[in-house]
Amino acid sequence: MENRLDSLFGALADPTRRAILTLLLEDDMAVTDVAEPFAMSLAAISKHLAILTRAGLISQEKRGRVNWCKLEPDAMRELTVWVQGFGQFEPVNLDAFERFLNAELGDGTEAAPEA
Amino acid sequence: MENRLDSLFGALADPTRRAILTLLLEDDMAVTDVAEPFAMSLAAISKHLAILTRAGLISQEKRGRVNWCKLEPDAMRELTVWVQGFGQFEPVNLDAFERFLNAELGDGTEAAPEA
DNA sequence: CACATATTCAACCATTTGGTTGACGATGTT
DNA sequence: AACATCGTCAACCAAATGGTTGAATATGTG
Repeated sequence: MENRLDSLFGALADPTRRAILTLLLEDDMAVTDVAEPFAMSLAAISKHLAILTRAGLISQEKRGRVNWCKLEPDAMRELTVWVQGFGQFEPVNLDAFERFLNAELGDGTEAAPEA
Repeated sequence: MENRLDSLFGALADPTRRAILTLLLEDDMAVTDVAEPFAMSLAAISKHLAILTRAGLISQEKRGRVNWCKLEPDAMRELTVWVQGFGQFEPVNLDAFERFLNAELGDGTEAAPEA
């Protein structure tokens, strides 16, 4: 019985999978293109993508013979909620609060991630 | 070469370890007392605690023959930073904002998440 | 000293994980 | 029809993970 947090944290525990998520921040991508920067087989990447999908961190939609991968930010939000469940027992965390404000209340033009 | 996020997420991927962290929210505890609620050997818990320590999520300090375990909230903060690195590229998220406020500014009496 | 308590260590085991390769089923292209 | 491309499947493998037990090591206590 694997619960939601198990698969979420488990998916994020692998550096290849985190790198894939970072790639997908830029744009939706086909499986082959996701695989391109990595020094491992397409099949391996395909498995990683399946794990990310099971965790709800991405979704995959097949159009023609191309399987498009798309980031699902809602899953990340679940994480935030859990993590902040711990934060709330610290003295009010003003640093995190400030970062949150900067992130959420920015100018909204959604500039590219920089790097 | 295991990086910081690998060990952080890896440590959090196990439900027993998350439950231990929840226990430690209440108070610092001796290894034996941490182990008490779990249906597994003391040695197993001792290993889990070592993993949490390596991830920086807790610290252990030996006083006499008892090894005291203490939550280290800074590690959780690292996580928040990483997670919010993704969140900041979403369209402004008022739901999350509201939850953040509740979590940060709540009265702190609510129970810990995921027993 | 003799004994109990707290914790880790070491060896072992089953299962999961992360990777490989080669074959395969779809879907596009010429 | 013939071929190429996209992606998954299946079988396999080595290494890591999560657990066990029993012995060992400190450290308290009568």
